[in-house]
Amino acid sequence: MNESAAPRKRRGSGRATIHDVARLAEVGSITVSRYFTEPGRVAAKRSARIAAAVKELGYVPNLVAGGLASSHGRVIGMVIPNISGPIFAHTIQSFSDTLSRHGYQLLLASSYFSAKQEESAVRAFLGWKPAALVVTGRFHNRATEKLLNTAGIPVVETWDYQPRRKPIQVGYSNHAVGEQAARYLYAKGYRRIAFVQNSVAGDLSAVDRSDGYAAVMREHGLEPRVYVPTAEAPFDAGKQAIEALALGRGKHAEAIIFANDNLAAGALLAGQRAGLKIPEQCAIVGFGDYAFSPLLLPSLTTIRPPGREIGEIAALRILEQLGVLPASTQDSRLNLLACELIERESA
Amino acid sequence: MNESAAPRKRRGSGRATIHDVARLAEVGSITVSRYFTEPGRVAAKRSARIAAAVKELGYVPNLVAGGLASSHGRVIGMVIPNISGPIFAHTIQSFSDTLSRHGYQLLLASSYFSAKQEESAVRAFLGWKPAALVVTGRFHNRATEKLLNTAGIPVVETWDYQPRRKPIQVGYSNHAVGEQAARYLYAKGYRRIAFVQNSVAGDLSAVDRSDGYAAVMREHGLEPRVYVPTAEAPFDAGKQAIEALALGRGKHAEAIIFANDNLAAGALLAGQRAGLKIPEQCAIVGFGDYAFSPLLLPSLTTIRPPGREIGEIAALRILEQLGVLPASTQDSRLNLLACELIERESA
DNA sequence: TTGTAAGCGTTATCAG
DNA sequence: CTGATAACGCTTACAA
Repeated sequence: MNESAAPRKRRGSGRATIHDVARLAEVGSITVSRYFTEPGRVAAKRSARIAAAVKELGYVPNLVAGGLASSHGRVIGMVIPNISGPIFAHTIQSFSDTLSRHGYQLLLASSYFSAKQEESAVRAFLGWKPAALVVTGRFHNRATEKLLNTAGIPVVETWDYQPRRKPIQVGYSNHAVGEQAARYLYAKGYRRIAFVQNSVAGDLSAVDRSDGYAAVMREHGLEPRVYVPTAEAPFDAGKQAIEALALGRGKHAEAIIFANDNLAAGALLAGQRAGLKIPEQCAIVGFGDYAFSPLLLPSLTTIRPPGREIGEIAALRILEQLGVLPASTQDSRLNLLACELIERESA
Repeated sequence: MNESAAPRKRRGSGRATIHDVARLAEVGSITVSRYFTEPGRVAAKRSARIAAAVKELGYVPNLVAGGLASSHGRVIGMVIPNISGPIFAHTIQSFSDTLSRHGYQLLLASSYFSAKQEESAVRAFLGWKPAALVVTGRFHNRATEKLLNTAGIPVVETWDYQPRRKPIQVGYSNHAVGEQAARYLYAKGYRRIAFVQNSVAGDLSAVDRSDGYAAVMREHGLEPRVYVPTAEAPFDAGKQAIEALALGRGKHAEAIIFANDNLAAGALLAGQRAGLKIPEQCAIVGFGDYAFSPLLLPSLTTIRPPGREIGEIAALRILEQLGVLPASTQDSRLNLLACELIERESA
């Protein structure tokens, strides 16, 4: 008998529910539900009573229950290779911001460029009945493809763009980026141009870029030269590459395109320390336009991917698919963005 | 009559449920549930049948329904000021990784150093019945405090540490960081030491750092000098600061501590361009150890916050609180980490 | 070890 | 404009 008046419940969180609010406001619980989802359809008098009750009880709608009942949750899952990577962060940020502006929440996981980890992330997300899913790149394993295809929700592939694929894609052509860098150097008069791959296996987008570079080289009757460093750490890998390509006798690349700015920065610093004049003796082009790239001496010529735009446009396309926003006039499956070549001192 | 055999359902996602699996495997649905949550308690024979049925139907457990039934979801919300900021990304990454290793998912939102946005993010998260919540810093508005206090779930404050606060804290003392920088410069013989604030209002942690700096100055009978730039963009603000403090006649700070590495980098580049010798004429200390800091010329002496550790330890403390991991022996409310002063060329 | 019954807190449906 | 009722898909409590 020393129990408090309220009967101890065996289940439940103990927090106020929609029914508690309804009771206090003396309305039906469904009216409270409408108060939150379609405020316009509730009479002003009742709205006021409900508002008061909500405030008094500190009621917060249980979105888990709501999601179950309506079978459409308001979370959107995103799988990104590397959250702390310098380029994906902006995509996450703009994606999350655009979504939350429309009442959706971001569920995030990273794959570290591993198809297996990507699969398990997608599988875990699917259990949350997300309204949509975003993945990075167009390379997935069979199981992931199947999960994505049968999910029955909008799926967007970001950071890559390939004609003739079914899913919505928001990104740019890595092949075109490779071409862009090679053409730029060719136009400047360089002929012995090399390409340095990422030492992180699994970064298949970098392979596309080197293919683009190789295509331009062959187009001009030149021999492509792709170097793949073995060092794990990017700065070290860059150093290793420039030593192999431009330092020492017989090594005389006139210009080098790097798979990313980390590699380029490592090469740039190692090259200078070894007395190599950049860009006079060897020009350097990176990819990514990281925060440090304009600060290097010489500052780094690089190609800037549209990270922020990708996140925002992906979110907009999803919201259109969900009917939250009116469909745009253009074919929303095609979202080919351009990368900007930032001309600085290193090339 | 041309309808397919399966009756069209009015609600539901149409995907296989636990009951479909149970029917196919000829077991009770609760056994399927146990197959996923406590595999050890299901006999091998039935396990095999269930596994086959799961595979055939492509069944993925509905975590929304599970969360509702068990009243404890497996998502954990995190509010961070700036996802794309150079220092928080590592925290997010290590936090997310540690959680997902234990079957929890990360729900992410950003506050942009705005207490109001933080409040709305917390409110939105609460509706998802998260297992725990992580916020950044110890400064929240009243409403957020109340939401956090009455949530009835573990709450962790990261990136700051203040004795005598109730919530679990994982971070470092910004005051101590300010002291650390000032003592370092004092020990090197500098006396006219200034501090440059962040121009982003709302970054209250930087205020703690300047307080720490001021305390050390007064301790040595020196006058603290805190400069607050007005320029919005960090590089510009840094430039503005060094012009005000070290360039031109009568301006002769011997050393400057900056609220972050962005400001310091802006100052460093502007100073050099103006012919200022660093560190001979003016030493510079930053905060954050961003990716570019070791690449600058001169490389930037700075203080490195333990971003990765914060994320991982926060996750571990949460998992302990949830009973997923055994409680650590130490008082888990106290997680004071140290920041490392990275001595480079600029000071 | 397995199963039955009863919720979890919300919204779709349909009737006023 | 408002409300009663029955799902949504799972897990807890309890019984066998």
